[in-house]
Amino acid sequence: MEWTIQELAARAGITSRALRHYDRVGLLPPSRVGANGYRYYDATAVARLQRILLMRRLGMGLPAIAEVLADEVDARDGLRAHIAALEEERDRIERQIRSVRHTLEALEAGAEPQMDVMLAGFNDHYKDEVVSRWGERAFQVGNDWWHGKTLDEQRAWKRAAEDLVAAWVAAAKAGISPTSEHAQSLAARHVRWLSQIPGTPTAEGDRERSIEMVKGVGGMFVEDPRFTGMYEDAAGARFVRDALQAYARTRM
Amino acid sequence: MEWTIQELAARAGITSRALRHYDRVGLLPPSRVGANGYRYYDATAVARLQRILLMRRLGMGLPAIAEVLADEVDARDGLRAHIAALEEERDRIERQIRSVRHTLEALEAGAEPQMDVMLAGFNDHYKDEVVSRWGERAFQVGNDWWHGKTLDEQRAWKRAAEDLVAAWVAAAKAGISPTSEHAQSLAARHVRWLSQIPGTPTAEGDRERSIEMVKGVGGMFVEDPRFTGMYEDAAGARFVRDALQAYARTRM
DNA sequence: CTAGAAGTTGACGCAGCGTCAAGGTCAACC
DNA sequence: GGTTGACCTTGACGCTGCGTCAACTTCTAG
Repeated sequence: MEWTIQELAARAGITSRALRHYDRVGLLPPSRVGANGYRYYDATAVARLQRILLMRRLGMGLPAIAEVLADEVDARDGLRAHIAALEEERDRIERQIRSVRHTLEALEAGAEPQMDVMLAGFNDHYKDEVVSRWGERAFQVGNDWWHGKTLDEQRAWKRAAEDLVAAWVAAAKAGISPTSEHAQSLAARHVRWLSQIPGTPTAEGDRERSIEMVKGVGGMFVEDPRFTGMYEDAAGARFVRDALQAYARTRM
Repeated sequence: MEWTIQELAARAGITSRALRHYDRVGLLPPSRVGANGYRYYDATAVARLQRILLMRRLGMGLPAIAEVLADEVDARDGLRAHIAALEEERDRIERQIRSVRHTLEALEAGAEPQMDVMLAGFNDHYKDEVVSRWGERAFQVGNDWWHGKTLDEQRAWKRAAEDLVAAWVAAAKAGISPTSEHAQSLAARHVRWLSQIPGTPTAEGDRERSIEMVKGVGGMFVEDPRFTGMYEDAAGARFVRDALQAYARTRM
């Protein structure tokens, strides 16, 4: 008994295209190919197709199925590995959902996307700094810390940041020197603010690298337009940078 | 202030290839393109990229992001839709996991893949018969019924089926006539067995179509090699078919 | 001036087929 | 024996979001 490609496809509830695909990838070659090029499938092929479709319905990929059918792996091991992969995927999605919910709640609580610019910069640009200089782990720690905060805590943190920014702006407008006592106290406050973040050198008591970080973060304000804008103008940003770098040089 | 593609890429933590991709799909065109073809990005582009990356990290697709940025949808609506999609995906995977676990348990309980041939045939081949003759709904009902059973119930059902097969084989070997009383009582038993499945005409008391079904199922045994093999040889399968069809003609 | 870094535009690859397109075969009917 | 219509074949593009060469031009620093 033999079936044409369409007959088998109809029987199996798939399309002939899929069968040709299985042929092409070597998963299910037809048992016979006519002189006209027609594919014919016999009972062996039907049985094999059944096993293929069983695993396909379970969501396994074609290469994984091929491995099982080649007896390189036991079917049970294949399924167990598949379950593990599925569970990991489910957990990943679960985390995604929580993350999106978090963001959505923040938005609905009135946080405009642009308001996040500071922390966005913190997460993006700062990430580059942190990652390239102190490694991915440091950033992970800081990132987890941030996402572990409640919305209220995040808002409080943001408030503190905004207050700090406002103080910087006022100082810059007042025309004082970046090395003046007031500017330096602001710098100290800025460093304390930064040091709250775990994973940073300051938080870990690494003095050498703390100095480096503060200098780097200072430079960030001038180079990055989002920060430049935040401090009113380029002059404001330069003021912050100079104050921070002076602080790092002389008082850390 | 302006950045080249690499500078922006480094800053954003992505590759220049991704930025070119965003350009190509119209998601983030560079703010300026030099006479040399170089792409340059300004602060506006940076801000847009930040929003893009924020949504990307949340797992949204590029078209969905484009919609939000085009202000065709509110960001909150976009996120809510995204959550819904994620939840659906998670539930789908959850069902997959249960399904695979079920299969795995069946395998570990000693059911060899090949031992499932009968029910596999029942699920596949029979599906064609059922679906093409009585519609997809009927098959769904039967399928749900099967997957709703516990492993023990499935084993019990399988045992009953195997006993029935064994009885058929013995009868066929004994050389009796398909219309003999014994063969007909087996046919009756076979029909009762089939009628346990909801969604089939027999279960629903549809006499006309029950007769048709029993005839069809009978033919199935001869045409399908998996069943032919199950009844020892082609002669055995023909015996079953003839007995069933005679039963359908004369006693239903 | 030259090397090297960085820019550009293709184009393939991945997963698993769906979906034309263009053309050969086969079974059946007139 | 010719026509029709159903079914077969091999290509090839499309989808998602870029990674990864490849081949070539342009900028930058010594």
